[in-house]
Amino acid sequence: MSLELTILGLLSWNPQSGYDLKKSFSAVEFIPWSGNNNQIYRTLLRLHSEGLVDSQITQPESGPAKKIYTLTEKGYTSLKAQLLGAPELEQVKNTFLIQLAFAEILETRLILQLLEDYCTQITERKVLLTEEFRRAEGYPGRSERETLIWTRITDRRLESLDNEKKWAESLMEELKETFHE
Amino acid sequence: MSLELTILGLLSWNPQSGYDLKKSFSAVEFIPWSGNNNQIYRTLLRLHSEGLVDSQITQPESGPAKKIYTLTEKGYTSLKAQLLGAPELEQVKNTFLIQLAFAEILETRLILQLLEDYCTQITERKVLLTEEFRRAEGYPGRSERETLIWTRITDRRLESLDNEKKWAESLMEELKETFHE
DNA sequence: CCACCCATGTAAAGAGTTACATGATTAC
DNA sequence: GTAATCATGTAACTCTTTACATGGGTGG
Repeated sequence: MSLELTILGLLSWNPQSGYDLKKSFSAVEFIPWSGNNNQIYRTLLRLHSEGLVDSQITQPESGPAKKIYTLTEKGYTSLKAQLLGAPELEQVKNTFLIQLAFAEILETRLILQLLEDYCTQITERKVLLTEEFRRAEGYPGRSERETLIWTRITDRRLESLDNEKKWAESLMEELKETFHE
Repeated sequence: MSLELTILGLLSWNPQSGYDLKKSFSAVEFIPWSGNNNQIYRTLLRLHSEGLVDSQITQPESGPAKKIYTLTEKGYTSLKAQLLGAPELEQVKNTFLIQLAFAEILETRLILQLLEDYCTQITERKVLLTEEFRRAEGYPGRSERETLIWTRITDRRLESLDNEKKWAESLMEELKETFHE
């Protein structure tokens, strides 16, 4: 379960509460979970029972009390071990491809419309991502090496979207040329 | 749930049993489910109770009896509606990116090793995929349009893997140049 | 006072996987 | 006869999401 890895990783940057983690989850695009309460709070309780994190309730000057989690020695060791685990290939779930794959019973103009809609989705997503990445750019306290890695990761996400859009567009062209009208 | 769409789609090609569907699931790479018994048989029973499929037990000349499912009129209509549903963007779950993202606590040589391993994984996957796609190439009874779409989909899968590998390799180069030794 | 954000948690349900149970047929 | 494959299904579990419950603080 790499949700655990993500939590340990975020805590290795700085101690924070479940609520903070939740925000981090939804702020980092390539974290593939919604960052819902249930999973985060329950995982934190489990990690605490396993001794990978410590928690301390603090009362900020204003606002409600927070339960701040920190990595323990054991948690740090576990994080390192998980970071060194064998890399897995990405899993892609693209239900649009399935729509396309069985679209033989649709007229060509409808398939073209689907591809068009798909491109629109990609464009909208790119705008959101670009904005998110721009905000994260000036993240303070990162080493040069870490900055390089994060930049390359975010670049790659945008590049993937571009490639997907180009692919859809070229498929549209081919369909139009050969099967339209 | 687009597992339903996949089953309806496969049945629109030809009537088949749960066992056949299971094989189809694992044979088509971009179907993102394992094709486990539980999901397929239970979905078939549900689709039957909803009147989207009919089933008929047949006794082949040799081998055990099969429960062959066919699309009903209602099932065909539902398939068409689902094919026309708004396209969704692909969801990518790449836990390796998360490993990389929090790898700041590792030495550069270890990060390079991870990237190397990732590339190896990609290469292995590409060999498998190429073989799978080669086998599927001569699928009979496909229209020219359908063949085009399937070819483009499979091409795109291989292209994505290539891009991912190129990305990892160029990141390795950058890390080596700037941070190694 | 009401709506919204901060903050921690739980309930219920859906989605997906692995493993199990059963039985017939085929291949060695 | 025994191992593998064909074939249908169930059990148990994990993972993930949406929604709910609770309570304090802040801004209009």
